[in-house]
Amino acid sequence: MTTLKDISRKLSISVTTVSRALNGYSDVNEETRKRIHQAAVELNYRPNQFARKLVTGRSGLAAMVLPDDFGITTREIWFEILAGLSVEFAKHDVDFVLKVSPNDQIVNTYQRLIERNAMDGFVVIAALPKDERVSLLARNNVPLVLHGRSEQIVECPVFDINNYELMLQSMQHLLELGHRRIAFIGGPANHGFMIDRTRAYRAALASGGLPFDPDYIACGQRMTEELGMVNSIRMCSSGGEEPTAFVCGNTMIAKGIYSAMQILGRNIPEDVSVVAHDDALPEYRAVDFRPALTVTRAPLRDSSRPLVDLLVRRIRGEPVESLTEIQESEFLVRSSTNSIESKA
Amino acid sequence: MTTLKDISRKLSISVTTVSRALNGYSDVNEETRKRIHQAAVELNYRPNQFARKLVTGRSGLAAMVLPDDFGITTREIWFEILAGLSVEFAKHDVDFVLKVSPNDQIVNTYQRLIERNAMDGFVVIAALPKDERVSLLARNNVPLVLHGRSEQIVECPVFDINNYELMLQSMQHLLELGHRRIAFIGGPANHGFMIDRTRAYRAALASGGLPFDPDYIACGQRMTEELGMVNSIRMCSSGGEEPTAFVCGNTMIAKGIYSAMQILGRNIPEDVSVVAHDDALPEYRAVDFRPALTVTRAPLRDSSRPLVDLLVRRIRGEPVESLTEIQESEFLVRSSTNSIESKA
DNA sequence: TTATTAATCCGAAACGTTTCGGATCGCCGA
DNA sequence: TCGGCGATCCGAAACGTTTCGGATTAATAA
Repeated sequence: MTTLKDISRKLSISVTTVSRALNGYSDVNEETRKRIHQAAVELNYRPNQFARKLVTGRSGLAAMVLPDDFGITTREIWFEILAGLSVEFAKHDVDFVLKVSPNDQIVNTYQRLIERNAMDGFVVIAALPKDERVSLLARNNVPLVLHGRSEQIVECPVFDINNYELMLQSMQHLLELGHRRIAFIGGPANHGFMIDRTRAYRAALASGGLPFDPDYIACGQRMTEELGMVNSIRMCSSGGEEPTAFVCGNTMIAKGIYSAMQILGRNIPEDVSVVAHDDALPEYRAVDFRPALTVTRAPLRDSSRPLVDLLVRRIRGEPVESLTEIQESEFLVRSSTNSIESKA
Repeated sequence: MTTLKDISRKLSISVTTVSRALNGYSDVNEETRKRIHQAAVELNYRPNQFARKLVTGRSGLAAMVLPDDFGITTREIWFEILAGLSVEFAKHDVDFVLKVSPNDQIVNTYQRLIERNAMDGFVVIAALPKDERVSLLARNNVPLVLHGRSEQIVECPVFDINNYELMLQSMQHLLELGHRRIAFIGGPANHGFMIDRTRAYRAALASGGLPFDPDYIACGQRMTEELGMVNSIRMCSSGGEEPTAFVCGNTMIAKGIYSAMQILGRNIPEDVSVVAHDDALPEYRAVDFRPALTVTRAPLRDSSRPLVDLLVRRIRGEPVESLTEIQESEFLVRSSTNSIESKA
């Protein structure tokens, strides 16, 4: 463990100057700065994070707390997010700590972490419209970055994909193909992204002069194959008019629908069209679907960088107004959508 | 942020005594200890981890670094491990930091972390026989706990399941059922657990008077359905004598074999018996297999507690000799194994 | 010549703990 | 009476940084 004092001693320069040199202050001679840097690498100097934290208040630690029941999504997806955050934070020299907490203890866990005052900031995923986690953190003035927009007017950086737009695109596409009975199998009704998508779904229906039929929309706490499977089967065998197209919250749901259609003897895209939103998970590649899946695409992996960038900038003190980033998604037409006329 | 000094001031007691009272030293009067404790909760005192670290050298941080290509296993499993570790560490008031690193940079990542000296300890999973990570950490005298035994003689706590025993049990079972051509589809050949199991596999064959046939053993870097599928198909359609039983490294491999046998028109257990080792992942429940899968069972989830216990005790300074824990697995006979005679 | 300024440097305090080495006091046994 | 002991308490130093408020020197301006 070599310290500033060691460098100071070796070079007969004060600790103050060594510190200021290493931190890039302007009031140190270029010459001596070089000597100091050299000595630092020779002695393999690493600043003691804890001593630094003690005086600056920064810890170099950021955390995410997630529910032990995996909330809305699956293990794979959580891991994908975690891995991305970890490598991005590392680029900024901050360590990423993972907290897993019983679902009903999430807020308590935040509370304890805030009291301990050991984290520089938090990333919170899957914003609810009124999110207790967010208001707790904001109230205590601890930096956070939010994935998904929250209704609350709150001073925090936000990253999101354009859920309203992407749903509009999918619907537009289907409407142009002549579909009139379009079902939407989405995610948890109380989440921000789902609210946005549902709004867009209804807006698109209205713009096409179509009625909103509550039987054609399905929500579910977990966006899994199962959700897609059971709901599409229900919709297609209720005795009423069957949907001719499905919009899916993600590709897993789409996979479930594919299985369901096979069971029911329907063909994609001849009998029903399917379009989904694609988080670009390696396990569920939309291009590998048979037929290849038409999607709006916004890789989950691409969200890590902006998320930690925003948080780090917030921690550095940048004004929050400048810290919003909305990512547009691509629209990729493939073989799972077809004109309704071609059926006849 | 209330500090020791605040309590000290409020009670007119020295900071020293407050500190010693809160840390349970014996040289403080029971009466004053009570007053101090009460004041601490009134003022909502939380010790500053960083100040403490500065003087004690403990940080309350433990880390795990894992490869970004997921190494031998899948996202779900990593997440399962991570989640377990996080909650167990939390019980000891230590924060769990996750580092994801490119596969070829793992050792560098450890190196940097060691230099920074910010972690109290590490948990390293999937020991190799000669494990560079382990020797690096041990050489620098930083505490670690190892999952899986390593050949190196190294001073570190170890947790493992009894890989040799469980393979022996599976083989014994199949031998007693009369099987003579038993295949083993396992995991990465260079890993400790695979070496143990292979040894047991060969020992069991020998004890049954059977020859070792290299065509009947399959290794693979990733223990997935695919591995089970392609290898069992290969073994059953090579033209030679087909195996009558399979031992699988995990239940995913077994699932692959189930699919393969269906494709090939073989029935389980009438034509082939299947037994697997079961990590008890919620997604691959052995009881839900059709037919239900015979397994040796050692839930991955159960490994978190012993792992962090061992590490925490090592950090506290307990002698390593006492820090080894081997978990025995259950053997659960279900419907996927059958006597060879009943075939005829 | 003298006051001003810019460029460099540094001493000392501060951050919030823990811990070392006593200090104080009352009591007991000799 | 006195030395010693146990029970309590405390002052001060230390951990490794950062930072405030100058100090020193040489060059520049007046």
